[in-house]
Amino acid sequence: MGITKSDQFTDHQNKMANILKALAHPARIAIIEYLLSVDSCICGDIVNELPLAQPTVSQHLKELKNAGIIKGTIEGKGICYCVNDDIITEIMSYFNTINKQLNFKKCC
Amino acid sequence: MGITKSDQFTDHQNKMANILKALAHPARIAIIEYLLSVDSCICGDIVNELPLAQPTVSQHLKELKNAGIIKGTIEGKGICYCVNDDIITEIMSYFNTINKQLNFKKCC
DNA sequence: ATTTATTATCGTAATATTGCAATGTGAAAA
DNA sequence: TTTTCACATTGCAATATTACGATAATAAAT
Repeated sequence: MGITKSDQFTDHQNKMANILKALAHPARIAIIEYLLSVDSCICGDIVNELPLAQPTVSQHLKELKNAGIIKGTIEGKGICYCVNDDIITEIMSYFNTINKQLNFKKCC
Repeated sequence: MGITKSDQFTDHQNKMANILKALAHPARIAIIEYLLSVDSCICGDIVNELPLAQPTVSQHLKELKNAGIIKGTIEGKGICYCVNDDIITEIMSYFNTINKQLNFKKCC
């Protein structure tokens, strides 16, 4: 169908899936890595960095913003996009939990 | 287009995107969480745990397996699926790197 | 008030994903 | 060797995603 049965899963499962989905694209990974690589919050030129047209980049930024992974503030002319620490922390603690549970298992 | 310009991004960016994509679905998150919650490697009954038909679960398992997130071994009658520690470690170290870089930034 | 620069949105084509019924496969049990 | 059980594969319909040209929208600069 192409439609996910979201209502059959827990809120947390859906939340994690949505966060990860927002990151699950090479262009969006590249955006995050670029934002982390620049010293100041020079954004806008993300478009120049990526091998994609401006509307496409804008769309990816929107998805990252919707998922709460980046936040944008108006800075003079353009907009300053930054990675949101809180979500990164949340992702890390999720995988930490998984990792802890794995240590108690010897499997197959 | 619906086609991702994978060749325009680095191998590592594509690899991370693919790993995260495999996890970016509530059913697949639920499968991982179920595998971690059971003591022994009783698998197979994943189908009974999930609100999805058997072929759908089988498909999700295939995607998780292709991404290297789980591995399956034949165990008597059925198959034993287990979470692969190595990939979890890899994901954690990726987000750790991101987190470290974030600490050096004060943004917007 | 115009122009210019920067980002967002719309519309659309191409492709990918999700879900399941039906069917196939392979191995243990009878 | 049939039957049965546990999974996998196929095929298809519904929906989602990706990408971009064209076109807004907005604000600073002239």
